[in-house]
Amino acid sequence: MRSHHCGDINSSDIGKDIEISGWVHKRRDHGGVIFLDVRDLHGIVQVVCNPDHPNTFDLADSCRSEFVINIKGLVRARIEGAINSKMATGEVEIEAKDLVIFSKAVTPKFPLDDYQEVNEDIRLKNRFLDLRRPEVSGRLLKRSKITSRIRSVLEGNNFHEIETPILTRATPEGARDYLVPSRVHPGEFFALPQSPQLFKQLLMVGGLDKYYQIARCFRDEDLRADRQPEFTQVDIEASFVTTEDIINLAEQMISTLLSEFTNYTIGEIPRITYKEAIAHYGCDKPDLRIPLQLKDISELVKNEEFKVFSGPANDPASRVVALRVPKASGLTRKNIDEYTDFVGKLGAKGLAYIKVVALGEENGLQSPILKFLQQETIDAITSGLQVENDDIIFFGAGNANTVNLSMSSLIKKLGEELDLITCEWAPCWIVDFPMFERTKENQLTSLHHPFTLPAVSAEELRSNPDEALACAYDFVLNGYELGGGSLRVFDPIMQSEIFSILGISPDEAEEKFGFLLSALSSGCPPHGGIAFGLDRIVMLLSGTTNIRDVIAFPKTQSASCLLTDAPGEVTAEQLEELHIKLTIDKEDKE
RNA sequence: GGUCCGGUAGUUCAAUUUGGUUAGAACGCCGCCCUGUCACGGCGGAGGUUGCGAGUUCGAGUCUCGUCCGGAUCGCCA
Repeated sequence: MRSHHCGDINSSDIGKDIEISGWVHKRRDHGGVIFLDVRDLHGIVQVVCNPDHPNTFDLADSCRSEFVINIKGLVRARIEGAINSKMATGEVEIEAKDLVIFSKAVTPKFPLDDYQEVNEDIRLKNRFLDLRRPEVSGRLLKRSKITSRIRSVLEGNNFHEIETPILTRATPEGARDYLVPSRVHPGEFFALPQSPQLFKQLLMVGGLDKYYQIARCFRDEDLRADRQPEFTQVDIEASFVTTEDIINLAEQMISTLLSEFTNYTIGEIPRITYKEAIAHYGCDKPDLRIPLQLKDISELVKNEEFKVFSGPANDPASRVVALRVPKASGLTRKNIDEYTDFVGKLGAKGLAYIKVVALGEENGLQSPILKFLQQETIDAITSGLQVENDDIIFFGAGNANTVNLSMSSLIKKLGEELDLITCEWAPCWIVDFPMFERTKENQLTSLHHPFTLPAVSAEELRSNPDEALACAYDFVLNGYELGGGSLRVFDPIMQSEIFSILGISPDEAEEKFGFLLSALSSGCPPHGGIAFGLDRIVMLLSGTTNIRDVIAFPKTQSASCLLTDAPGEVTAEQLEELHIKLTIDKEDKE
């Protein structure tokens, strides 16, 4: 149905009889001549229809936007003065000899040109139209190329792509599962995988040595700009490997992508311990493009009268930090009030600040809190931060989690709003994660997952679980967690110990993870791996800030599909067959 | 579950601050004209339950409450 793609036709085709198929992008009717811009995935070309071919001319007259047509005609050079330098195919045009309308189209629900932004919900409702826009299709094509390149790097390292089940069983820890009722097992449910974690470990026990998969994962949790209920992981696992082996492989993959899809050549990637990351950035996914760091000043303000600082400084669950922002003293009272509101919404009680106007001079510092602090404390803070004139210092004091959240968010906000971003790409590894963290109920829970190899012995783990580190690592790029992994437990005794520390009884461990313990007992190689979020990788390499842009049919923030209107109700017969009785009825829902 | 932003013609927006005549514009759409345009042009025309529901008021797109939808974010996401 075609000899050429629309966007590929150029001067070298002049004089050829060709055939193209595509969509009517624009129609310009001049009465005696009709121009049709015909578009396919590869671009747009101008077709000229004139009354020399009466049938064709009449059909062209009836064409409207988004009609799907076929043109047979002659490529010719455009006449003098009619060359369009803005168009890739602007030097040529097609003189239409035959025109076939394959498919008529109603007026599009929104314009498909680049001259008007269209709201996302309308685009999602009509995604099949949205996909015709080069901006959208281009990102999906890029995704395809990225995926292909990832495969080639992994294949080049002797990794094998192996599929794992989508229908599997629910796991007690982790995210909320998507459940699928079993018809043949009344009252029982499959769960969709949150990740292929256990299966890839079992592949290692099975001796498959090096595995990868472009794996769809499902988590029934609330959505964010970078979180969809179903998403894609580049899932990797290998046997007889150290942390260095995995990190080297991951760096090879990432540097390949960055060099091929951006002009960035990756250098030494810094490694930051989890502890340092929290201390300096307040989070475990710092955006290193922003040159701002927190400095702990708890020791300096411990003995101050100022309770806002000294209170948290003397509480082990709290911290007091200072954030020096260079050359920011131009911030107005209104600006600072806005930042105070911003951190307030994240739980901070306030946002103390000092403006550095003229260091070392009388009244050289401006701040409402100066009168509460001893001069030597102020001097220690300013010299410790190496402040200069025109800097501003922000302070965070209170519960450590609140300070970390509010101040790390403030760093990211200041970085964007004050244009402090120093470079385009800033990767890093976060290493030495703790094995466990405490829930609000003070229960121990895995920071990574329960199969992570501890960096300590089983005895040390039990005696001091709060301090135990894990053989786990996260890859962070520009403030996004792109990937994370670990070495895995390969000793059934250690694995049982971890379940026990997590409060999973031996009976429950046997019921839920018996197959894993049995596998670990049957000759398990030391192994480890990593998983990258493919959607986020493509998002960053596409220069966008939400993963809906790189997914063909994404879901909205309320986890529904505006195109298909999923999820939807099912018939009573379907429910009965699945032995399911609803506890709500339609009236309740509405 | 919480906080914040938004919802007006097919689309993108204005009118909301300070409630007041018939809710405007651009693009798109329809008709007529036009043989060199390319975001073609000219003339004419159609198109609105201001998301939905209450309330306040002589009067609501505008104020209040509720609700639905979309987005950002906290909680949540081993």
